[in-house]
Amino acid sequence: MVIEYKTRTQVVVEAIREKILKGEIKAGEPLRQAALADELKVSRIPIREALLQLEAEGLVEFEAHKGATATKLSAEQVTELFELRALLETELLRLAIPKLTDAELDQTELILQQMNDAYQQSATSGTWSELNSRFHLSLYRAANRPLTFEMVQNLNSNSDRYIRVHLMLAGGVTKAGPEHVQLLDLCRQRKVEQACVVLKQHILGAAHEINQLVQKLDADAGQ
Amino acid sequence: MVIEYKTRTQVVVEAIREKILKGEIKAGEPLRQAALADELKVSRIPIREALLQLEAEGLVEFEAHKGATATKLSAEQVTELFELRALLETELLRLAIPKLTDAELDQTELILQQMNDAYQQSATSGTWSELNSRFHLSLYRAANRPLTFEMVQNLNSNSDRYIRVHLMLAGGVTKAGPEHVQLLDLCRQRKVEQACVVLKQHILGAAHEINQLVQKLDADAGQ
DNA sequence: TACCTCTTTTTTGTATACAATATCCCAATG
DNA sequence: CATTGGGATATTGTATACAAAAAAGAGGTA
Repeated sequence: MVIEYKTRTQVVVEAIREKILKGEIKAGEPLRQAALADELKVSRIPIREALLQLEAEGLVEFEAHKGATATKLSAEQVTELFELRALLETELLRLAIPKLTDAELDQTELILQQMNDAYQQSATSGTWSELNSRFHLSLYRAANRPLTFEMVQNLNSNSDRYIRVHLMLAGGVTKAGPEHVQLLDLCRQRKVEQACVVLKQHILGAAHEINQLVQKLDADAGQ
Repeated sequence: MVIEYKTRTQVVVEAIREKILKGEIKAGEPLRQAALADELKVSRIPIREALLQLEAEGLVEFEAHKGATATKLSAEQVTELFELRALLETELLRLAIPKLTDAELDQTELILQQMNDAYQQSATSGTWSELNSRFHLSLYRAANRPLTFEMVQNLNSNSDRYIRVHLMLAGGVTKAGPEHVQLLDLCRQRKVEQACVVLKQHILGAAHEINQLVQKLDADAGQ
């Protein structure tokens, strides 16, 4: 049995990341080191180190002497984020499909079922979102591209909070379900190009909807 | 006039990055915080923060309670790094070419001339490498993709030290010269697809040569 | 010699304290 | 009234000090 010792910094990274993804800390909001330190019962050192790591993930912006804020993406940036995902994820899928084992495909199908369950129970958007990421990533693992995979993971966590907002306010899930089934099916049939097209549409479609939402929210906030 | 105040951390990031790129710190070598702090005349706090940032750039690996080491890439990882660059950079070039202004093209040509000068004077590989990055990046800026651009910048700095070794040990520059000229020419003519093909070959060709070198070095080291 | 175990030393992780910078508030001036 | 300057306050940046973990060594046993 392996006991995972975590440094305070690691714990803090996870705590703050969750806060941002959940929307508990909103985009653009400043992250005061002292306040976070107080809340999480650590000194400011691990807080600072955590913020630096989150900056690397793109969830936080750090400005010298001014402090950190949760990154606020413009509509253009959201678009770029999703287009970048589309580019990298289709590439991973293209490489992965020929190598996917039946066991991996079954495993992925299981995640799909869990997503369905989560949706039926109208669980929090957090768990659905988590499963959504796992579904996508489980298809890419076989590509055996650790560096690219890690990048995609980061981009996913960045998209995540926008997806969650989308799930809450619009019915983003209804469309995703059938698309996931179709995608997995094409993977089973090893239809590489078709699968990539579906994946690309899946990502860009979500981007489009989220974009409209972001613009609307920005407009509301601007009043 | 804008005076740029830099925090100690920022200074340290640049110092250590240069050390790694120059080869002063070799791949796999441990980075002792106390030693670096002593050498750079700062406390360990800015050193730690700098190491975290360099980890995000991929130049350093950080393991809890064990410290940081300069990342050592295997042949596979070098291949992936360059293939990822090829994917992202051709995408940026594709988007950039239609938008490139004559002024930008002239600017880029200037860099090309400087590279030629640097080569003639057999300057250090550092300045050539620096110019090489600037040449490539100046073609991508017009794509107007800040996120992707930043990623490419990181990947470039990662490739950099391998390119520098390549420059020193093999004659990597000789081929690059004509390829750069050809690439810029195709950009001027707005021949998007041809330019992308040349760029891809340019990157993957370098990858291939560097790979052979890396394998040879590893084999030598393993004896 | 090989291997375990306890101790010592080195190195990293984090709290605290202080320094440097930015921000806010308010009075004085045009 | 708007604006500028300057001091008080809040916030970040960094040094120092100590705690915790890992690595290196020393001694004993089979």
